[in-house]
Amino acid sequence: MVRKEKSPLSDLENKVMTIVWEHAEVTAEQVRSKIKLDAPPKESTIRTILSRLKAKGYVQHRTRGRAYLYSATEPSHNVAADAVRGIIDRICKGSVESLLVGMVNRAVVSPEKLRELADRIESSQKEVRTSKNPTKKKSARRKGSKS
Amino acid sequence: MVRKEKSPLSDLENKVMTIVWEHAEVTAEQVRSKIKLDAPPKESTIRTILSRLKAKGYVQHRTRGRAYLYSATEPSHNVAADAVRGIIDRICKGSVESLLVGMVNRAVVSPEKLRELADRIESSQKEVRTSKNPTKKKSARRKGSKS
DNA sequence: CTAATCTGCTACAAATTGTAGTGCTACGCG
DNA sequence: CGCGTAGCACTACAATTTGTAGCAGATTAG
Repeated sequence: MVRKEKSPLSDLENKVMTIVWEHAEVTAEQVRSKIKLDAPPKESTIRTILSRLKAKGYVQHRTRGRAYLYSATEPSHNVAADAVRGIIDRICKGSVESLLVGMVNRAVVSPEKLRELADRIESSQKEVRTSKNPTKKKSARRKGSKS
Repeated sequence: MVRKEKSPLSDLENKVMTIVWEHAEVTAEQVRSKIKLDAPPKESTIRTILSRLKAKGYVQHRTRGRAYLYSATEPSHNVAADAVRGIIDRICKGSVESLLVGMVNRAVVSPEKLRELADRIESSQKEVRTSKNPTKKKSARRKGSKS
């Protein structure tokens, strides 16, 4: 899956996606009632956005009776990761390290946090793996894993 | 520095910024000669972009004779980091961890790589820090320096 | 003073985004 | 079995952003 670079989410699209991500499946009306904007949007507005999101590949839907039940095609963290990859390619000339340096610089994360998350992510992956393969050994190495 | 969320870079703007980032200082003409596009851009086009970049706060310039010498106001990794922070806020609802999970998912980085980079970044920081402040452990809690 | 440089201001069409209206269709109801 | 209505697709449109420039005005080399 070459994962074609999806066009980015606009503000409104992002707000709608947030709601879609929060619920396994939602109807346009549910989105409208849950979304919070200065002025409550018309149904057609939400529908337009959902259409665009579908066109962009962020959501899909199935039919229940006459209504559409929308659901995200991908979890938000993957969409975020794809967006970040774009940033790495375009701004950091492909260097993940460069980005990480900037993130630490900007206090978006600390090295400690990075290690901690790395350990946590790794072990949760391993967990999934071991659930079908009991072979277990290499555990989280490194020091202090805490908060 | 409350670092007002800069509007994102468009494609062309990004290409120009890439050149600016590669050189300490550049003139509009230098940018024009170095940039690679399908059709070679006119000087005024590059100038417009540089103006917009200045308006957006990405570049600054000093004068040398009648010409402007442009330079980036911030290193690319910081700009990238700010962009990523925006993604984290908007898409990952503030969770860095969520983003990292996605990045590992999408194979943008591996947990090992994360740890490795965390170590490298940390030691290089410590190096810098110790050269003026022997405090090594606890990270610098500098927060209020405003821009 | 004049021409060559450079910069700022203005222009403009194409694409994106926020906001809807309109029309068509399948159902539930009487 | 015809109607009103819920729900979807298609069309519209102004504001903003983006790529591309032209042109007027200033400053400097001669």
